[in-house]
Amino acid sequence: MAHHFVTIKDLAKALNISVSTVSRALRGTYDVNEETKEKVLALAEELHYRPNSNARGLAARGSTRNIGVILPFIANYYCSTVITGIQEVAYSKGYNIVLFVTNDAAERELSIIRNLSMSSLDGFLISVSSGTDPHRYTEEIMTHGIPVVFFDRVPDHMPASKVMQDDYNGAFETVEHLISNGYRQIAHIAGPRGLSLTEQRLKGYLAALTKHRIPIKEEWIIHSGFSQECGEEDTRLLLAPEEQPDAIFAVNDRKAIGAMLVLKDKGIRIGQDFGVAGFTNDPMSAIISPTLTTMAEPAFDIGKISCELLLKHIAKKHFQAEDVILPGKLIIRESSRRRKL
Amino acid sequence: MAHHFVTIKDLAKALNISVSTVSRALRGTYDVNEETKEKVLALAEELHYRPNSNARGLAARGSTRNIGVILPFIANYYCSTVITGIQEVAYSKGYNIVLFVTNDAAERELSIIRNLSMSSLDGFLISVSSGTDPHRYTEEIMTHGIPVVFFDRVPDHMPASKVMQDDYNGAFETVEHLISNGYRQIAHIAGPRGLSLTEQRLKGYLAALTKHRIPIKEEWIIHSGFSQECGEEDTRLLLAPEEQPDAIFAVNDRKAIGAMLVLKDKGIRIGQDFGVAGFTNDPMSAIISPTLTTMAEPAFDIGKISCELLLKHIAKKHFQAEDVILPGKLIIRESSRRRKL
DNA sequence: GTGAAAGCGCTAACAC
DNA sequence: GTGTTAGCGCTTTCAC
Repeated sequence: MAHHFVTIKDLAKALNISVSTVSRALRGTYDVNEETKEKVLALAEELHYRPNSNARGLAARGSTRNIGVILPFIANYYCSTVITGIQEVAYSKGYNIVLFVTNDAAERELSIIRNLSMSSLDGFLISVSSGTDPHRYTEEIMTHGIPVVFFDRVPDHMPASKVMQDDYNGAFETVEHLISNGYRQIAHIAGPRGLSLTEQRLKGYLAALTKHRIPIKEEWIIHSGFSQECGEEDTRLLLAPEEQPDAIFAVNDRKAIGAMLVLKDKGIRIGQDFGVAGFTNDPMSAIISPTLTTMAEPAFDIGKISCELLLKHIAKKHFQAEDVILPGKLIIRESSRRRKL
Repeated sequence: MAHHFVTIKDLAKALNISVSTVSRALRGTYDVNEETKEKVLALAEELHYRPNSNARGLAARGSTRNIGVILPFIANYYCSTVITGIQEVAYSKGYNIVLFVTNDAAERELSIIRNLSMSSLDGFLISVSSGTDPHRYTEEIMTHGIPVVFFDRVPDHMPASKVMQDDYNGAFETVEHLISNGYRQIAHIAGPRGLSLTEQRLKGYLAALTKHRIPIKEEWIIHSGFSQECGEEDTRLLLAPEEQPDAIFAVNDRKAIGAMLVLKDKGIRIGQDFGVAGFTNDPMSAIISPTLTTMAEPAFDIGKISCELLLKHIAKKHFQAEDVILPGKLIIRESSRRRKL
C-alpha cells in the first residue's frame, strides 16, 4: 500500500523550480512572483496535490490544523449539538476535529489527556467530567502552552477561557416562572455536586425562592446524576414523605422527563396539580405529553463560540483568557401551566 | 510557544544509547535487551515522553493512529450512538477519531474528501450523504489504497467492507407485525430515494404486503427526508384523499413521531384506529404517548463492529472486503396494539 | 524573488 | 543486540 502522494518536490521538479518556492506559493506568502505562484497553484490543482499534514506539523512546529475536543458524552442532544456547532466553525476555517469521549469518568479523562500526542493538536476544547480534579489539566495540558477553551462544564479557578450558558439566571428565571404560575412547594432535582453547572443552577433556584420569601427545604434538594433514571429515583424519593412538593425544577430535561414519568405513573396531573420544568430544551421536551417547560440552552452557539475563541487563541500567541456567558430562553409549555386557581 | 517536548533523542542521550534502540524499546520490538528496554520505558514514563504522531506518521509511512469518520449528522440518537461505539473500540486500541460531518450534503461531502490530508489518516469509516455519487469515493479515497469501511448508509457496488443493520428483514418483520395486529391499509413514509437503506426498507415493506396478499398502493408510498417535519408532511398528504390508510410504517422514528403528531392533532386514536411503527428505537419512541412500536437498530454495535473491521483492515495489508449485516429487534409498544377487534 | 540546505521526531534499512 | 544513517514532506533561515 506504499502509495505515492503528490509532494511539493514533485511539483518543483515538474515546474523546474525549487521546493521552497513551491512551498511559499502554496501558502500564499507574498514575496513570490505572481506568475510562478499561479503556475504552482494550477499544477497543484491538476495533480490533486494535498499537503501532508504530518510533515507540516512536524516542520518547525507548524500548525497541524487539528483541534482536540474532549467531552463526557456525545449521545445526547446537548452534546451532539455543541459538537455540530464546533464542527461548523472548524470546517469553515479548515480545521479538523479530533474527538475524545470520557464517558464522564475522571480516570478515563485523565488517561486520555496523559496519552495525548499534544504535538499533533493545535488546541483543545474541553468539557470536564463529573468527578474530575481540574487542576490536573493545568499540569498536563496547559504547561505546554497549548490553547484551551472550556465549555459547558467548566472548572473553577482555571486561567483559561470558558464558554457557558447562564446557568444561574436561567435557573432563577425558570423557578420564578413556576412561582408566578402558582406553585409554591418547589423541589429541585440537581446534578452531581462539584460541577459548577450544578452549583449555579442550584444557586439560581435558591435565589428565586428567597426573593419570593418561600422557605427553603433542604430535603427538597436532591443531588444525583443527569440521567432519566436518576430523575425517576429522585422523584420517588420526593414523593415518599407525608409532605410533598407541588413542583419540580430539574437540572436538565432528561431528569425532568424521568420525573414526569413517575408523576404520570402515580396519576398526578402534570400542569394542574404539579408543575415541572427542565433545562436544555431537548427535542424530547416538545414530544412528551404534557409538553415540558424548559430553559433552552444555546447549545449550537456554545459550540460555535468556543471554537471561534479557540481559533482566535491559536492565531495569536499571547492571548487573554476570556469568559463568555450566553443567555438561555425560557420555553413555556404545558407542564407548568397551572389551571386557573 | 516554542515548547520543547521530550523526544527519543533526549531519552537516548540521557541513557547514553542510540535513538534506534530507544525507538525499538518503546515499540516493544523483541530484539532489545530486556534490561535496556526497561530502563528506556522507566525514563520515558518519568519524563512524560509522548511520541510525536506527526513524526511517526511521516517516517516510513508509519501508522498515524488516526481514523477518519465521515457521516451526515451527529445530532441524533442513531448517529451519536454509532460514534459512541466507534469511539469505544478506537479508544481501547489507541486510535483517535477525526470527525467529519457532511450535513447530508453531497457537495460538502465531496469537498471534505477532496481536501482531506489522507496521509494523516490510517483509514476511514463512512456513512454516505443522501444525494451522493458513491463512485466519487472510489476515485478519491480508494485509489490511494486506504482502508475504508462503510456503515449504515452504504453505497452499492463498492469493493469495500460494509456494516449495516438488516433493513430488509427489519422492515418486513415490522410490517408483518402491523398486519398481524389487524391493520390492512398500511402506508409507508420512506426515506430519500437512492439510498440503499431506503430501498431495503421499502422492499421489506412490499414483501410483507405481498406475502399477506395485501394489494400495494403506489400512492401510499411517499419518499421524502428523514426529519420529523417530513413525517408530518407525508402524513398530511396521506390523510388528504378520500381513501385513507389505517397504519403507517415509517422509515425511521423521527418520521413516525411526525406522523403521530399529525394523527393526534386530527383526533385519530393511535393504536386503536390507526397503527404506527418506526425504525431505530430512538429513546423518544418510549417517551411519546402512546409509545411507539419500532424496529430497534443495533447502533452501538454498528459503530463497534465497523471500527473493529476497519482496524483489522489496517492491520493486514491485503484484506478482503466483508459485509456484516446485524439483525434488529422489534420493540412492540402501544402505537400498534389494536384494541380487540 | 528564488534556491540550497538544515532540521522537525521518528522509523527502518544496513552495518557491526 | 545495538549504533549509524538515510530519509518521510514540509518550513524556514540564510545566501544570492
